[in-house]
Amino acid sequence: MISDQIRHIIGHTLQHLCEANVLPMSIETQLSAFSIELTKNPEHGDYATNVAMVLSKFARQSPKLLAETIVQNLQDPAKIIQKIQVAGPGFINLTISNLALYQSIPVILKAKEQFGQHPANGQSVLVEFVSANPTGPLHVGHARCAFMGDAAARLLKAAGYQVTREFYVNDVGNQVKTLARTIYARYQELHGVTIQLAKDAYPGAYIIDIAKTLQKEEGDKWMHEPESAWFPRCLEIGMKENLKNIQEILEQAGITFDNWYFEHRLHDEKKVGQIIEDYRAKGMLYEAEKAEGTEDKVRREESKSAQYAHQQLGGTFLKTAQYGDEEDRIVLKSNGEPVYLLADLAYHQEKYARGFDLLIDVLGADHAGHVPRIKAGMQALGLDDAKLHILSVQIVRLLKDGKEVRFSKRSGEIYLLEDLFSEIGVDVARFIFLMRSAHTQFDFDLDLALKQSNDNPVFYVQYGHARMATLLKRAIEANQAFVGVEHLHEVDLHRLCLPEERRMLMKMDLFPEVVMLAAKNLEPHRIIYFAQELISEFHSYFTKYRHSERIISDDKALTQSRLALVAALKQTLYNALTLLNLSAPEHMQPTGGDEADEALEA
RNA sequence: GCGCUCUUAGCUCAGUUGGAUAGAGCACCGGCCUUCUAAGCCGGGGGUCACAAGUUCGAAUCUUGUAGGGCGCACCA
Repeated sequence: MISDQIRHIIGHTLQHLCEANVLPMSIETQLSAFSIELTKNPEHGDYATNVAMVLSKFARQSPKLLAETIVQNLQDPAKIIQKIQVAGPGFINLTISNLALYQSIPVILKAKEQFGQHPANGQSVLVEFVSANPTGPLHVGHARCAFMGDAAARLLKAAGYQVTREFYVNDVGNQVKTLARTIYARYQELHGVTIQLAKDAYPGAYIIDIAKTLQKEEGDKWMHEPESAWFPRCLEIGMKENLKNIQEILEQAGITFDNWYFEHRLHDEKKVGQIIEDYRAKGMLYEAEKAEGTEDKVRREESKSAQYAHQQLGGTFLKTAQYGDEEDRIVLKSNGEPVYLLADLAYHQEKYARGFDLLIDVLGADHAGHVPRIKAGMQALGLDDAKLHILSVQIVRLLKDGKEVRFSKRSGEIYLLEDLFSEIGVDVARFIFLMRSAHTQFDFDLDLALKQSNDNPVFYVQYGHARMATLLKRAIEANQAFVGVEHLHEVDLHRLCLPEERRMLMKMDLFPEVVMLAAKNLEPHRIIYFAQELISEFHSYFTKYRHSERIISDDKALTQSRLALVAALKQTLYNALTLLNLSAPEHMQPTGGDEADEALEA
């Protein structure tokens, strides 16, 4: 990459200056502190570095003077840099030689879909995401975490990690008990019994479908049995049907998992009992009425802790407050029953035990409050909580007809993920959720999404890809087919000298770095912005020169060099789109505005 | 009340980890198709980067405080 080469040149120059005692030796420790970036203003050359400003303190020289010193002693034997000058408060502006510029084309065309993929780094990572309760179908509230987790997994893989994707199934506890009982109530209803759904039952119609399946498979077998008999069967079928449904929708969206980890395993395999022993051995537990040191804690009267105070009967507490949690947490009720948190701690202990170098939980912001206690729980085990990274995804507010739609299971007013996909398409949905960073909370205006589904930013990028595909086809028709990477040495890339061509070459070259940055920060939107910027430059270039400097012209050598550029651009764009699991079509139907509207109405 | 998080153009959001004149899409106005896809391009208006101090060569970015929005604060999961 060009910016790496520049960094090396600057580094060698600094080293040279240190050895010549022009600069103090300590400067070597600061080599990675400066930035090299593409300039925004063409008057500033191709690249700019702030090295002189960052290091001026250490060099005990003014930024300008240091910059001059670096420029005059530049160590560039390979002649990468064509022009270099000091500007502004101490920037060093660089114009690079064409020689360096054209390297990226063969690199990209040889690497093909590997361009942007980094070599294996020997590190493994577990990405846990979605992990929706298996008590009902996925709704739009799950969409962002699903896409974000999938994208995070893909980015990390591209960055060189060995990635395992996991869905944690909460198949233990009150929610699944409620599920089983609701199914049974609906089952009775199918057999003519007039029922009154329990207050906490799930009202959704999908439960009726599950009951019908049970009826179809086993008739009235369970009608006159006690709860102890039908309960396991209702739980089993509810779990199976809901998970099947969840899995189907996710697969429709191109999201798959390597593991489905069931919470009941933690209980069956005594992991929950074991973690209690571990904590006890470390002296992290105590028996009490309530958490120590919480007496003077001020809480609002209407807070839930006040509401549920009568259910708080004391038990065994874990000293999480020692590790930054706001108070100690109960892990065993007074009757010895484990609370949810304990299973979750055992689950995370289990993740550590599996030996991953990095653990990522993709959580909705409504669960962010659990992070401190999980981290504290891991530290209490002596585990390194820095390995555990929580990607907190902000809640999406769904708007329809200008009003907020609540989509909880309880309201019965569910807007299902599968409905979203059938209305706007998976690509559009994925793009909308991934184009914003995870920490921005945003309103998803359904009407706007529907209206814009034919005029969506995802099409802008895809159209660019299709346009380049067409160009390569047109070249074949014109008997000037691109010779391809095997014969690239026959192509005179030096014919690419329009400023826009230089710019695109430099931009493409940045892709691997963008991927790394996106992976490191778990920010898929960086890829989207990169793709948009790259294709924007191409659309602009294409239109500007459509009458003067055509890509396919009578000048066969020039045509080949431009086709090489187009092929490399297309490959880069393809890699960017597929990295996020977006489709990169070879062809898109051209439609005018009116025709598009008609097509929508039809 | 406490914790986390956010506040950038009319709207939705970027801003390369502290850099040069703060950007894009949508919306609005005006232009560009006899020739490689007009799902495109070019131009225009639109900003106290919530507010106030501080840190320094330099702040939308870091620190503190204030205001406002979101989420959370049960032995539910």
